[in-house]
Amino acid sequence: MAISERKKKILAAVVDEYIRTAEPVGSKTIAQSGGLNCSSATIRNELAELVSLGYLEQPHTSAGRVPTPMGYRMYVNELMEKQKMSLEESEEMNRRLNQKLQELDDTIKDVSKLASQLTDYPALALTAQTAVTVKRFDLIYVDANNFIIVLMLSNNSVKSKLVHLPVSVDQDMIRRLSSLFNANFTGLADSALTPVLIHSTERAADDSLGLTAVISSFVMETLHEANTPTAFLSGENRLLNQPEFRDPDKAHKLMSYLSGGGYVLPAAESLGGSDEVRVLIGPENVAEELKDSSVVIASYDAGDNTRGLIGVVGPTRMDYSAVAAKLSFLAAGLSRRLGGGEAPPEGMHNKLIIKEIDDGHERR
Amino acid sequence: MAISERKKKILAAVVDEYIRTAEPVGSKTIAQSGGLNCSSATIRNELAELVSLGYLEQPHTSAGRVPTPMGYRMYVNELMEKQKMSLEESEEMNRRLNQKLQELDDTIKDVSKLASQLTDYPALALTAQTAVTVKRFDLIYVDANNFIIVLMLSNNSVKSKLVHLPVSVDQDMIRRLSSLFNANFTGLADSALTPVLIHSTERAADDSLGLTAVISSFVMETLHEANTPTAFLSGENRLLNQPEFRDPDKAHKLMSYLSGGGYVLPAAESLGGSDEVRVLIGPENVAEELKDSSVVIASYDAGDNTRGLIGVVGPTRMDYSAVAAKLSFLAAGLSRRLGGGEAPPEGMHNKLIIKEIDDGHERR
DNA sequence: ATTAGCACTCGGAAACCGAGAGTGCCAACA
DNA sequence: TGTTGGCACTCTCGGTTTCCGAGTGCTAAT
Repeated sequence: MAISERKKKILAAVVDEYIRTAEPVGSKTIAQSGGLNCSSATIRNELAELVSLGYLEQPHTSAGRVPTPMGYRMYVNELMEKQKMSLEESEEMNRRLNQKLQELDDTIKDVSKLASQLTDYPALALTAQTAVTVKRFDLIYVDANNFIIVLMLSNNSVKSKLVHLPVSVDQDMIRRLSSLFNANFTGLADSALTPVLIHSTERAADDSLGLTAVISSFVMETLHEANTPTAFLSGENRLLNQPEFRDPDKAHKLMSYLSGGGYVLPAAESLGGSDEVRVLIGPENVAEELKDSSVVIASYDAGDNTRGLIGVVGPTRMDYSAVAAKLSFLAAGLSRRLGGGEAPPEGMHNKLIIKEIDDGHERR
Repeated sequence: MAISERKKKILAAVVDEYIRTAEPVGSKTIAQSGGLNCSSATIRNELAELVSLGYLEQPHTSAGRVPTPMGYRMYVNELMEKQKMSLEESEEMNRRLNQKLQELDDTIKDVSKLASQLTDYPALALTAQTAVTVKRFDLIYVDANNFIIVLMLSNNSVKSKLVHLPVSVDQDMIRRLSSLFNANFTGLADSALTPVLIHSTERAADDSLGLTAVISSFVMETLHEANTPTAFLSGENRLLNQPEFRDPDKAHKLMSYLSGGGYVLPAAESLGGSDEVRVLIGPENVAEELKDSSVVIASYDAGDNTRGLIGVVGPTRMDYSAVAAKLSFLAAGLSRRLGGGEAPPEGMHNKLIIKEIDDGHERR
């Protein structure tokens, strides 16, 4: 059901204008907006058809037209001009990216913050579900009542903790435990750390003080934490900038849904590969709370076969083009920095691929 | 300028009622609310006087009365009945506190979350400015191109990091560096880590690879991070529950102020001692953005001579009594768990001290 | 196929209105 | 002197009415 070239142009014009103003757009506005050389009457006819095709709708007779989700979909897939960011913009982004990422690895938090600032919508970042294991194990003897556990994980991060003991241990015991754990606990998945294993280690170490239990529970906690996807949300207040969320109730509903974090798991599941950007428009979202908002998602290579995810939430009237460009750029930048693999050339710009998520929103 | 007992009762009634309903309260309501045995006319007279004394105001002639900041102040200082939490409530809180705090030390985040959930207002938690130093220093040799830095800090936390080298080092060098750093860098304040020191260490270690620089910059970063007060904000969306923030602009302004985090430093400065709860009402706040909101702050002993801080932000019409009780309880619970000192008896309940912060809000 | 013109529709802002809550004040009273 | 009932007055709030204009759909002319 291809639609005419002119219809496309008109549709694009409507969406662009509506994104800009958040007001229903009328035939006159389009006629004047250049690009088309015809009168408002002609436009009106076309608009009427676009409505009956399902791409547009009118809030009421004698108001302008507003894009339907289907209209947005068309716009995102075919119409919108893929924005490239201006050179200054990408410079700026690179600068901030570099600055942020030098610092320690509260990356997720920073990434989401950055995305939110950049797009002026609420943004969230989350890490993937992984299968990190312990790669190396050290115990450092501090004094008779204290020792330090140091875990080097397979993703090359290091976790450590001071253990304080009510009883005293000798240096030898610590050394023994250390090598035992190194022998028994490295390379094992979260789930492989069975009570049986722990128990046998305890016996092998001749540990009557319960140190084995303490240590292994730290290992389990750490692995669990490292492997559970975590999310971070920033800038939820920016929602209030959008006229469609001037209704505090609506805003509140969405905001508490977001900060509730219920989206984490489903989102993590759907982590796609490569640098594509996905757009979920209105009813295309599964979550009830998002049915009349849109989400733009990009994923990035976080190294160690891990993909992280950055997403932005906004009204269906979202500046898809700009947001997609920015997210894509951001994701690429992160991949470049965090990704384990071969670093793409520094000059690489935002390759922008929009993949259609097709699921039953109504059509005719 | 003492005011009569009856005036106090009336004022208290007005505040209570207003807190409950968010509507201006009239003479009749108070007359009926028991406690006073007089007619609405009498109340009216008293109310009029309370207005001219500055404790109340009317939004317009022929609306009920609303407390002024000064009225709230009076209420908080003298009138409000110090709520004790019901047994179930404190059980519940203890339960959640325990659960949260067993886990690792993303405490601040959790604390703020908890406070927000408990009070149903946005809440923030922050750590104090401290003077943490390195207590012990270890380098773990992993392989020719990798080693791990382990820092044990004076507050008994442990920080670690994997360092990846483009060149190879031998185990001996690592050992040498380790003992050098242990000798030179322990016990020093952030500011004492001068380039001179670093340089001399570098020479002493005969380090031509720049390892010293890498290590010492990690030390500096870590110390800096540990010593800088950090804040965490939760539940900002709860603001939208409050009728006074139904205006999205107002809400947005406050929310972005809060998530901007500009309050961190001033707040950290004012960290008081002990378990008192402080209340800042409307214009008593220094920050322009808070001039018509109120803040309730409690501080807790975070161990190692450190005090953390929990705060709650809401409209001036805040349920001071309940919030203060909850924060106080929370702070006490945290102190008990985190505090280095002698643990107070488990049964200790919320001792509630409200300290007046007196600064020039107008009076007559 | 396009366009100009025109009658029509409908939502939203402004104007209007009445009801009710609450006040201030006065005069009577204990 | 403090308290109370009464009453006129004020002001906001909610609903209704009115009015305007943007934008449409349709028709007839090009």
